[in-house]
Amino acid sequence: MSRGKLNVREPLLRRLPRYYRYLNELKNMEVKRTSSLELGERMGITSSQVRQDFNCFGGLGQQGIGYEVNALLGRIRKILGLNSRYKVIIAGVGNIGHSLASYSEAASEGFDILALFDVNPRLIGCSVNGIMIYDIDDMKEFIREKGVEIGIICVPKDRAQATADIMIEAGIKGIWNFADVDLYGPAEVVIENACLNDSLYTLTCRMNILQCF
Amino acid sequence: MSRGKLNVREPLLRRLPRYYRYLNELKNMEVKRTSSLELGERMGITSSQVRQDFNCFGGLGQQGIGYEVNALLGRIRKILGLNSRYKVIIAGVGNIGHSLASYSEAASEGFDILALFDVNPRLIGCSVNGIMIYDIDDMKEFIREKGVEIGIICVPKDRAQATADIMIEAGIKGIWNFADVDLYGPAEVVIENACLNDSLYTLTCRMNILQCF
DNA sequence: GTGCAATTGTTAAAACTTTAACATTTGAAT
DNA sequence: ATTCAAATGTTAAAGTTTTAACAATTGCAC
Ligand SMILES: NC(=O)c1ccc[n+]([C@@H]2O[C@H](COP(=O)([O-])OP(=O)(O)OC[C@H]3O[C@@H](n4cnc5c(N)ncnc54)[C@H](O)[C@@H]3O)[C@@H](O)[C@H]2O)c1
Ligand SMILES: NC(=O)c1ccc[n+]([C@@H]2O[C@H](COP(=O)([O-])OP(=O)(O)OC[C@H]3O[C@@H](n4cnc5c(N)ncnc54)[C@H](O)[C@@H]3O)[C@@H](O)[C@H]2O)c1
Repeated sequence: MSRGKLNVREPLLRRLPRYYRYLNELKNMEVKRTSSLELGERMGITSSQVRQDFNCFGGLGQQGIGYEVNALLGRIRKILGLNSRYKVIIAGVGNIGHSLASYSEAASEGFDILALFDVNPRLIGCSVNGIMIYDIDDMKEFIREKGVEIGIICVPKDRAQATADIMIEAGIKGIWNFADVDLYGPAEVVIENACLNDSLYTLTCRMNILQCF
Repeated sequence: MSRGKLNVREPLLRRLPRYYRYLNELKNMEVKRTSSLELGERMGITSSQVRQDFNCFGGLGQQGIGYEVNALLGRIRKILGLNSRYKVIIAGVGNIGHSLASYSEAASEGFDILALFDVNPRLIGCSVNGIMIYDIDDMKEFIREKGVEIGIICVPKDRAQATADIMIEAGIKGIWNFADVDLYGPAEVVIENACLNDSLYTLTCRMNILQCF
């Protein structure tokens, strides 16, 4: 299942944000240059894998020398799509929605949260972190008018697919879903399910298996 | 039969919580019996994979018939470690910590959040969702005394590893980490990094690659 | 300049995961 | 009772991902 000219397969896609984090760390330590060996050791993966991964994007390093931290970081930023800014909205201003809206680093990372939406009349008209909460019925038009690219879903799980459908009809490009259910949409809309419970159950599963030894 | 040699590899481990969700859905629809074909179609995977997966745990189905939803669900609950109750604490009561503490379904899923911890003196002494916030300096003793099994880390990322180290010294069994950094510990402590940013960047990466067509 | 150590890019092998194939089991219809 | 369709368990093949190996390139010491 090819995803275009960049050949980013699933396992690499999951490693990319980690590369980004570790390279940022090196940058903050003012390290100018690194090697597949050093990076791999820090990240707990083989140097072979690091080289193989970076090679998917063409010659990012220099033989005999290594990789320039800044240049590599820039390239990966771009591949991750972090050189663009994104117009974002959040549907559902409960626990999770409120928390994400309050995350003040979002803007500095390129994510402009333009508005929040909810059904609860007590919330409509209020604001969180300076961002207004509107009636969910106005979401579709808002997405269309403002050209919103990313929708974050924080509604109860039985309302999640319906909320996603509205976003998709309005022309959203990507959906970040926190409801405890898989969402589906047409191929041109990217959907990332961030099921928190799945992650927690993975933890308890491993805790249980370890006890068997 | 004991679970002594459960052979749960990474990809299967990531699918298990999904099986759990979809089986729960079937149960709620009062479906008594299902097949690898039906389950696979719902989940978007092949029936072969479903059978192969379930076979890791021994004969969960019956040839010619299929799988009993309830029995299968029970078995997967157990494998995921969801038949036990867990004593849980949260370190860092900011946006995310507050949100998780307020998630009222946690207890019904078997996770008893006993206490919250923070450095902020304004927070210490307050409570969230009926759960007290204590001084982070008291966390170590609390874990020891109460036999806390799971620690959730919601502190800023530059304090995350130090916080994890304290939990580990106190004898915690598992750590669920929301700070935007990988945490490390000894092999007998299970650590699940739930880096939200990684998930978001995966989304933007796919949005960008799709545009290449 | 030459030789050497460091390190990438690239190819090949190994390991792992998924899919396909099929023999076997079951229950129901006749 | 026999046959058939449905469905699992299991084995084999195909596909994917990771690791290992090594030739090529670079900078540095002498
Ligand atoms: N909070 C957590 O710690 C946590 C953990 C795991 C999973 N989740 C999942 O995240 C999702 C949200 O959880 P939460 O704790 O924030 O829930 P919540 O109940 O606190 O918030 C849900 C919000 O959505 C609003 N809402 C309901 N229907 C809506 C609709 N049709 N359109 C717009 N808004 C609507 C509600 O008014 C409410 O404000 C749930 O699916 C939950 O299963 C949450
Ligand atoms: N909130 C989000 O939407 C979001 C999104 C992505 C990543 N994150 C990550 O999650 C983590 C927490 O984010 P947040 O938004 O909840 O932060 P926050 O600043 O709202 O909360 C952090 C809390 O930790 C407390 N704290 C600080 N040092 C502590 C220590 N040593 N011991 C105990 N408590 C301490 C602070 O007093 C504060 O209450 C961060 O690492 C952040 O990068 C958050």
